[in-house]
Amino acid sequence: MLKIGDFARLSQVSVKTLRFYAETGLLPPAAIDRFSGYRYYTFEQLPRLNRILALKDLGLSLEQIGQLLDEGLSPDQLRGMLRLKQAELRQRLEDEHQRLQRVEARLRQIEMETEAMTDYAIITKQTNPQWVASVRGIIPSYPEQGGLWHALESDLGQRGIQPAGACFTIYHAEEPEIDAEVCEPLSAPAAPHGPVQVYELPGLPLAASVIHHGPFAGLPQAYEALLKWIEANGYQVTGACREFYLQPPAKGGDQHDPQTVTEIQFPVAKV
Amino acid sequence: MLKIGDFARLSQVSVKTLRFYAETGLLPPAAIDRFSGYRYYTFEQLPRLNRILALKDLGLSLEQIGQLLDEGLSPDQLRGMLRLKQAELRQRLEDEHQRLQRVEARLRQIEMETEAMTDYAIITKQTNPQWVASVRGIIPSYPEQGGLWHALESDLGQRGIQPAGACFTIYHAEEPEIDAEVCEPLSAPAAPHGPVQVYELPGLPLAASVIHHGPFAGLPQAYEALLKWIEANGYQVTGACREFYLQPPAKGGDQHDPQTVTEIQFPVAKV
DNA sequence: CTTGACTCTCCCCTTACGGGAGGTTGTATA
DNA sequence: TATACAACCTCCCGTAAGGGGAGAGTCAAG
Repeated sequence: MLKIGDFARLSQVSVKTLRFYAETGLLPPAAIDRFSGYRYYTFEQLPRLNRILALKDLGLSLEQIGQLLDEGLSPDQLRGMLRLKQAELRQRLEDEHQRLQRVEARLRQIEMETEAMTDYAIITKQTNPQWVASVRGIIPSYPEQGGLWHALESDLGQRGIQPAGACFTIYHAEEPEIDAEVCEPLSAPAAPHGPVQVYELPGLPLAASVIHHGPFAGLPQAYEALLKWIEANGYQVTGACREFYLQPPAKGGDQHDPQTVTEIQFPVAKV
Repeated sequence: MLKIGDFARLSQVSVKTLRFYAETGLLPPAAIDRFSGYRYYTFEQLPRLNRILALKDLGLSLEQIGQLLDEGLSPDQLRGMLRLKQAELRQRLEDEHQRLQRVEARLRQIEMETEAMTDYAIITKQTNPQWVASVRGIIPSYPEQGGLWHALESDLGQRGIQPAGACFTIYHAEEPEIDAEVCEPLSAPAAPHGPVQVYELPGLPLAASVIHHGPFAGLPQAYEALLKWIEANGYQVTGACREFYLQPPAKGGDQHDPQTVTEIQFPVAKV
């Protein structure tokens, strides 16, 4: 009979761990002194402990190990668990690999950094489909969307339809002409009417997004940072850009409101 | 001013998480209603939250992120943290890769399993150097170590030296003859005496180990399983095998005591 | 005024133990 | 045989990043 400390030295497992395994029933001591509470182990328990350590080393949880050991360690069940673990490990390897690539992309960006880009917080996200009312047309320059917005807003206003979130513009093309579609999200479908289309805009499975805080005049820098980030991180733009007016400029047409908040989203995919 | 639910929807972060970030000071709400306790957020807080998400995505802890964001996000400090993270991720990738290989080795073993090996619990461990008294010699067969043991024990007995653990044998060679060294661990150095050597036996940086439970007659199967395991897991034997008599057979020379417990260690290295 | 959707705080839960307080037991030595 | 001290016990708290839920208060619309 070995005391817990002896068994710990022998097996190179900490006393704390042995007590923990005793408590959870994973490795009950061979005997417990009824009066002192001392745990006593035997050499015969070493194989079980080693089995535990071996399975733990394969990445199984203590709960799984307990099941395996107590339910007869059927090779089938073990094989099942290991296959599962294998798939999980492959996934984890892939994830960690991508994470490492992101870290390295970021490091490269820091190295060749000139001035900006640190100020932008770029993330990828997924977006959900949503119903929108929109008006699409060719505009001569980016700031000159007023006509499209007026057509959309006045129609919705006349019909008493409330927008269900921040409005936005989709830029379908920039050359040779700017093909823009101004949108208002809706909480439910409505009927199209004149130039106003209504449809369910598909979500983006993966989008690179940046928040721009300040007047619209600063947007080009945000676009530049975002596109650089997309390239540096090994993504590719796969569709039309969306520009969300989360906090539009104050009324009165003031394009210089410093409180303006805009989000740019590019649908992307891994190259 | 956005309520927490609105902000959560906007940023695609759970309300729980936002509350947690508020509590830890990572992202304090722009305002908190003094009476209701309601948290209110603004669009201007989105960039900070996105920065948090971006850094979290690189694998930094919330504590590190908090430091970075509050201490000015100096590029130098960020670079340092990222380099650290890079090294850590590489290490983790390596570890996970090896773990995956262990899982796959185990799966292969299960597939081509005939009968045994499931019963053996094989692990790798590290062993510490220790002082030993030993007698080395050529023996005609494995069980015939009695002479060596007698020489060692009687000498130690005469000198009143107590062993400090389980005795063991080192097999330096098996062919053309069995070159065996029987050892008793000591708690302190002693003087050599006649055929008895005393020295500090080096530890093994990496050893594959198996516990055999039963009479010595079953040892060959344990050896076979261990050597198969070593090969299947991509290790190579790099030195002399050690056989520890953790629970020797009962006195009286009974070689068939079923309570016997023996550990076999092979020093190994990754191929 | 009511209803239902939101929000609040507070508490427990997750993994696999580690650290430490405070008290008991076992053993080796004087 | 007395005593010192190592070893052992139980109990409690902590980890990272929130998730789940109870019970109570708040807000907006009809």
